[in-house]
Amino acid sequence: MDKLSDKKRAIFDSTLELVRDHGFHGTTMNQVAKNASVAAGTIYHYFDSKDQLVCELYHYNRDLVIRVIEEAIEEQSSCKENYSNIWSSLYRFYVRNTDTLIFFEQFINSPYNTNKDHAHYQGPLYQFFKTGSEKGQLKSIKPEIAIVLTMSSIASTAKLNKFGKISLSDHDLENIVDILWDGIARH
Amino acid sequence: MDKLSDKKRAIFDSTLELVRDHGFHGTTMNQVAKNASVAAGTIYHYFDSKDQLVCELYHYNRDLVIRVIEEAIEEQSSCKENYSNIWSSLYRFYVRNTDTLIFFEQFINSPYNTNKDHAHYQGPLYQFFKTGSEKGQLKSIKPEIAIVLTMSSIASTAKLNKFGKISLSDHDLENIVDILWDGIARH
Amino acid sequence: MDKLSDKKRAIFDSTLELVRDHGFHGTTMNQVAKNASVAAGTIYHYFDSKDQLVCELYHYNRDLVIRVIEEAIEEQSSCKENYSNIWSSLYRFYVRNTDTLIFFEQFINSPYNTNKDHAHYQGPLYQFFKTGSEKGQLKSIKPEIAIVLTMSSIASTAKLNKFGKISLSDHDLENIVDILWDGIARH
Amino acid sequence: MDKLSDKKRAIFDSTLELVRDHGFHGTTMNQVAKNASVAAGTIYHYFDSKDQLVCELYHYNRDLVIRVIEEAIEEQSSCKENYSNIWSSLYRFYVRNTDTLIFFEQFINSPYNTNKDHAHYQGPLYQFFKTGSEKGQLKSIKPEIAIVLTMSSIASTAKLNKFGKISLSDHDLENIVDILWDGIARH
DNA sequence: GATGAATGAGCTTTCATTCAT
DNA sequence: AATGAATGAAAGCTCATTCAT
Repeated sequence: MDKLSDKKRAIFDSTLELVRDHGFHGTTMNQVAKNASVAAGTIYHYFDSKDQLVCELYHYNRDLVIRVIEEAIEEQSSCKENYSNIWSSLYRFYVRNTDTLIFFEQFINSPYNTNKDHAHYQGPLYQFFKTGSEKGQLKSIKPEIAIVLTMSSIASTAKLNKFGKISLSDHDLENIVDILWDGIARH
Repeated sequence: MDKLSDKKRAIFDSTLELVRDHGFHGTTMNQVAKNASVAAGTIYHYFDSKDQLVCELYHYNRDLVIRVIEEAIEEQSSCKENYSNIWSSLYRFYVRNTDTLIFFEQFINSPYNTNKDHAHYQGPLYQFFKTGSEKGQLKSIKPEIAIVLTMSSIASTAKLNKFGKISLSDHDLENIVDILWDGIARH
Repeated sequence: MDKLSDKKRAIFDSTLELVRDHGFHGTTMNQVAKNASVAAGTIYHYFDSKDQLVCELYHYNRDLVIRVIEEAIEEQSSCKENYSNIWSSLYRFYVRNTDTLIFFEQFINSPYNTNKDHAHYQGPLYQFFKTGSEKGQLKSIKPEIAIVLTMSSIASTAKLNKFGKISLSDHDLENIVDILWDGIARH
Repeated sequence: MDKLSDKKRAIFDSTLELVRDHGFHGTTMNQVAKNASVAAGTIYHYFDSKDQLVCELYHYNRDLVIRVIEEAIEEQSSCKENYSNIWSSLYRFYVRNTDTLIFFEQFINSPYNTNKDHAHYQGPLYQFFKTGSEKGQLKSIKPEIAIVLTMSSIASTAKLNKFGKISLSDHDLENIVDILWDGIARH
């Protein structure tokens, strides 16, 4: 993961915030600049275009998510503990960084995402499910399916918690993880 | 459900297609007009603005989805049969109408969706889970959670099938429904 | 030669005037629009870009010049009469349309003129010199050289008349034509 | 003629090259800087502005041309020999320094050239034609006309040689000089 | 109702110029 | 003297919307 210069970080933060509130289209470069306390032209020292800024921002955040997953997995823990840990780490990350989540979902379904990069960013997850499956601890479902079910449940639960009228207790969350684990794990 | 005039339907179809390919931002009113074989001004006889067109298009498709769910539920069927039927009906609908799915996901995470309408459109689903829970056939999880897990699994599986490198067999799909049902149902 | 729509003509006239006074760079699309009494966007209904506007304007004026030359040549006139007539017709055209002349010289030496189109536009001139040479009325110099000497003398004399401190009498002009004719013609 | 500092010369060379390839408009100060291997700010130690850089570059090259003319004239040579020598010296200079020629033609017809400096830079030429006329060796045409015909023939022939499809032999060039000399000289 | 040329506010982007280092 | 990141006014261009036909 690259170290970001102060200016680049300010531009990233500014963009994420504005895209969350106004969408890609509704976010102008002047707004990004003002919100980042730089001149409009300065953005173009760091990024070739608005499109490139958005794409780099995506990759930067995608890498953050991958790191969250990597740090949630521990060699000595059991499979179930790891799964539970991945789920809740990422859930907490998304609840804390809802703007990242909203940005992701906008990006993934937008024409920016030319090569339909939604299955790629789960590198460590893929390993986790594949290994678990080979060790006989998981049902023999395709890792892609396990990934997709896990990731979409995390995202939609985080959004439910943030924007839904109801609030989710720790018990609710454990429930969800159990539902998924029961479904995925070999009994 | 309203009957659509020919022109309105043409504009809807045109918009859906273009938004799928180019996103909200990349879709101009002139493109919509040309693609629908009408004049630019004509669109404004049917819709007040681009925003209204997009919102009406959302509501129209949301109603289609609700109808799909309603038609999947049958009084005389078992709870599990109904769940399975809802899941696969909607899955098939999304696979057949991927542009609708992409449009949904873009809309839901966009500033168009001012009142964060993502839990609303599942009216009949809510009833289904509430009733099932009251009848003791489902675990006592909040219906909102069940809804969200179900809907997000359908959407992400449909996208996996459409854009992922792997293809999903009927067996895979049954597997997924079983995973969810096992998690949701009281044993 | 195409018939120009009123709007296109207004935009052409406006551009020619502004480029004469401020150069390509110094002429903004907003100026062109205002000067032509149209909205900025309107220009883009008729031309794809500023570059295309400039190129079309060049071709339009080049065609005008070719027509001037064509109309100056008469079957029944002598070679010398025709030459004299070409020279003075074009000279008068450039004196009357100095903005066209300035525009030409700017265009020809600019990167707009990608294929170095300065020898092409003299179609009828080329025929004139080639025929004259074959009929033995002209010295056996390459037609390209005759063209270049003729055209550059016209342009520089028109500019001398317009911008120089001195004024040119009819006698001066006849003198110049004679100089050239004596040089070109077989004695 | 000023001695140029190394930096100034590098900036001049860089500018001439870039203007030849991209025009005034297409040449940015950052390009000039990079191409001259100096920092953008450095240019502003030597020139007040882009305009001033361009104008100084013009004057520098104009002086070069004047020197070429001065060196072509020799007291003891005949009038015709001197004329022929001026023509071919300048012709060779322009063929060798086409970027200077292109720069000139762009400059002269641009708004940079505020006082329409195209008759000025021929100081020694003016003397040459005036003297020749007074000595009775030239026809009594205005020196300005002789200048303009001579200069424009040189420039357009050099461009014909450089960009035209045809190549000019020494014989062709002598032909051209003869044409002009015959026209100008008293017989 | 239907048209599509015209509008002009506002967008992304450029680039001559500055100034702290 | 020399640097080059930063500036911000202004450029070219877009596009939702209007309106005379």
